[in-house]
Amino acid sequence: MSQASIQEKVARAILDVLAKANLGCPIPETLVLDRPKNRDHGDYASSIALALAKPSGKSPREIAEIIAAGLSAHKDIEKVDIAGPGFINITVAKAAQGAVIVQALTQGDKYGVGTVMDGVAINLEFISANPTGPLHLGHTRWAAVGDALGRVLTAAGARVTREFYINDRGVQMDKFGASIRAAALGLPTPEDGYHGEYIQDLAQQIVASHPDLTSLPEEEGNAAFRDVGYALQLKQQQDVLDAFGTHFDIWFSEKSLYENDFFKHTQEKLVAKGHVFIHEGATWLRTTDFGDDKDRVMLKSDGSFAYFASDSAYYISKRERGFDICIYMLGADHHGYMGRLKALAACAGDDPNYNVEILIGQLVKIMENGEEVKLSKRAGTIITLEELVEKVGVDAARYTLIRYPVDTPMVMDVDLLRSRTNENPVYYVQYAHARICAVLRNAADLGVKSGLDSVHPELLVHERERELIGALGEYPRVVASAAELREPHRVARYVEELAGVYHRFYADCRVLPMGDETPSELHSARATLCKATAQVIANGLGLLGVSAPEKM
RNA sequence: GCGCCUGUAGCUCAGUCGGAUAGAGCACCCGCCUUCUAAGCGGGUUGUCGCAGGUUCGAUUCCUGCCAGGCGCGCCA
Repeated sequence: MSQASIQEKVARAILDVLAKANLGCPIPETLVLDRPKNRDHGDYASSIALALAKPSGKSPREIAEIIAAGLSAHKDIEKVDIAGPGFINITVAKAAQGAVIVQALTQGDKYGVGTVMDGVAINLEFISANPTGPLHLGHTRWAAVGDALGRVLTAAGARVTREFYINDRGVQMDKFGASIRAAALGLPTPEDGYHGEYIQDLAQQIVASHPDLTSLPEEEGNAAFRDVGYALQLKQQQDVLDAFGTHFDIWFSEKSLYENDFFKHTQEKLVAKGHVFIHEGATWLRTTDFGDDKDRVMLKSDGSFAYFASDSAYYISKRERGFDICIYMLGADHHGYMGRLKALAACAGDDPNYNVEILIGQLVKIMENGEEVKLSKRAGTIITLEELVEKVGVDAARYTLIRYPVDTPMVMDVDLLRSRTNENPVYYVQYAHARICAVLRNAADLGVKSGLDSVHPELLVHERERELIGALGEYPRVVASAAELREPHRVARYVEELAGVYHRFYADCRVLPMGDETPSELHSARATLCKATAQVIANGLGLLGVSAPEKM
């Protein structure tokens, strides 16, 4: 049951008035009302009159008057004011505004679920680390943000498949195998090999479980160590992500793209579209036909597959598996991919502006002991996802990573997060939830009823109550815009705002009876408002993969 | 040289189709628990929204140029 929100009803009413007014100019199809910062400006505001002044040839105030007159009889509207050059400020009737409490309680964890992306099949690919080592800080941002985006898109009605692309073939894998074997045999690490301590650990593990591998000749041994090491390392990544609360629907093997002639199929498909050519013995895709800055090699002149062969086949695979939109979440050091992936889609006959989306996440810096930790695999100063979680916990790590837009570089101060004070906003939000739960436990003890029978919106006239109700009503459109803009951080910011509004309400509005006071309908109404607020905070935190504790 | 991202308070950063006095946390100062979780609330202080133009009734937001910083531009993967 997706009942129109009060905001949508009022917006529709304004559009209806405009449609009947014959302004002599086109009027917008949809209208989104603003939430004024200043409460003297009512619950909702619109500058539509200013926007239509020029095309209609009427003064903004004149148009505002028409709208105000047309809305005056609306049952959900208490009053309409015209301010300044022609802003329309609308105060909503209390009973109508209180409907969000009913909605939040009846819909429960479905409150906020919408339909803006109904039925769109999305392939959401993120992290996609090489299985040659532990996940580190560079992957961590996407582990949190990608997962949250998946939840947000799902809440907006999309059919989301989360996918992790495993680079399980090629020279990196071979170096990985050779490095482990060398470690197992006490030989020096090969040129360009992998150094970290985890290589030693893997070697020990493998020697313990497969002692026979050490006696194999070099080539065979490298391959054997590679395959066993791969399985262990992949499992380790999966376990860490599992503990982090990030789950994938599909772990996609790069190697599988070369089974059953799938690459051949890809190549034929691209040839048929006319963008493949041969030059100096290599097979190229003419991505410059669609704005890429250079053409890309798929098959090298020695007949081996270039990396772009995998990229191409993988994209074709995604589309043939039925996904409308393929979202790639990449690090800033891969932003050069944008051009080629978009062009690849165009070469395949798709719409690069619809079927492919590339989100670039800027790098994460980390501060510890007051200085920046330089990340280097060789120096052994990489920070792994696992270590980060050990230091600050899953909730704080996830929340901090999600709270910023991904296109700005972020600095994580480990000491700050570790100190577990309210400097970390996640505690502020979680505390609000725990606080409400405590109030509701006490309410039950005192015999104060709460729930759908006790909404009483007409009693909730305090300024703080109205702010809180208004904030609850914002949630569905926050979710919708977070999904449409692919910006899950909006949910985090909203939930912080909501927690703040609640804390202020709590300070000014006593929920439970004091002393021998008898429970009244106002107590019940406020307890019910608390219940709805807890639901919305829990829903918001749920979209971020962060827990909503009942006690702290 | 070309391309992507960033430049907002002392610090870390918000700010969705352009809107009314540019916000939050931290830091600093001062208040608030003999009854709901003080991990909270209230008050005070802090700004050439990088610079210069342009579009507009109106620009932190859109366009152009410039300055500064980060990251990338292989028949590597």
